[in-house]
Amino acid sequence: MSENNKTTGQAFAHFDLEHFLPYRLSVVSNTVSQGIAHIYQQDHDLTVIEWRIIAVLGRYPGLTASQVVERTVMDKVSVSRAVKRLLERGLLQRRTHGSDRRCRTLELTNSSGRKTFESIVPRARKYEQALLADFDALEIQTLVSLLSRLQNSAVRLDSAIEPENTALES
Amino acid sequence: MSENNKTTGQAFAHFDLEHFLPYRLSVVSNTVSQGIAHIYQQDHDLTVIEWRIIAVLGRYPGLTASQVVERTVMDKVSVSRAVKRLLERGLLQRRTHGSDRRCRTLELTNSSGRKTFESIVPRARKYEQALLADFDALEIQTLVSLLSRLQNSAVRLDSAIEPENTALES
DNA sequence: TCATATTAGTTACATTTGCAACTATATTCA
DNA sequence: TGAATATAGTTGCAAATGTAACTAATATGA
Repeated sequence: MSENNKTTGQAFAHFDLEHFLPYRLSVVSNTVSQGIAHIYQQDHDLTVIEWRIIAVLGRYPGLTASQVVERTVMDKVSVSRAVKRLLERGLLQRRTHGSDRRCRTLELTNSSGRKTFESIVPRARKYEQALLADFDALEIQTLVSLLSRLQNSAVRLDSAIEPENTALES
Repeated sequence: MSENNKTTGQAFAHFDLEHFLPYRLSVVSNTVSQGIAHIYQQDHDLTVIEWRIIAVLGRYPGLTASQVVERTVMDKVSVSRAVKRLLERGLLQRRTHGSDRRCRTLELTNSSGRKTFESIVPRARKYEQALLADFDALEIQTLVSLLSRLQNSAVRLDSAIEPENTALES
């Protein structure tokens, strides 16, 4: 009502970052990531990317690096470097499999690899439960469904702008 | 049903990254960010942080750097560096205001600063509209409300783990 | 009033990252 | 065949980032 705020009368002036969906989404996502990051950073000295690689290989052993890239929407360079580190640390093992010697399948080592996976997973689950503690089943379902539609919509828009290329980060 | 997949029978083996909410959230957020990034990167050579600073100062001129940090949940070093760059490029101006000579207020320059803001905002809005094109009003409201509850929940959890400290990135 | 603590903001340094260019293998089709 | 193209994965280098340590100004309180 009063004129003593400093915003102008133009339409764009009322643009409010705090109500801008991409911004909100990013803040929520960062806050949540921050939270689980503790679980794998503190106790296992893993980066997000390393954790994701372990998670996906825990569920689907024997993927190649590029299959991991596909599944996780991460950058292939990041994955390459993370895999290297995980191999060095003995959490992963790699073998040249079929006739194509370019492709090398990855899996968790029985020792540290799987142990790490099995140590993190229950805690990640617990975090997720705590996060959703006061959401009922329907709300969770709604959230997931809305996010998934949002994802489709975003992918459609992005590919409209930038036809080739993909790969997101972190 | 069949036993020919490589997952074990243990509970943690069924952990599926793709269904893990923090992961989903991060992927959606990155995809969306990717989309708007074009708007300010391509045509205005701005980083996310620079754009956010412009956005928030477009709406609330005269904030200090630390007020910007508070509002945007960004790291103060990142903000300091971004502000420096924006000053150099003539998009921002800064003045020592009151008696406290530590605090310097920031605002968009009338020339490039505001012009940039006014150029990006309508396109950001348009992107957001396109993103939500097939969501009805109720769905959008639901999404926003769920995200906001998620944010509260995440903040509560994070502060339980790590009492001091804050500041997220990107 | 002056030593101590706080706050705003910056700088330095080591690490991480992103992009492009690379190696090595495999495929295609003339 | 074998030249051109594609794919898997790695590496080099420049730029971005995070942490901690810093300067400068202010506030506190014995």
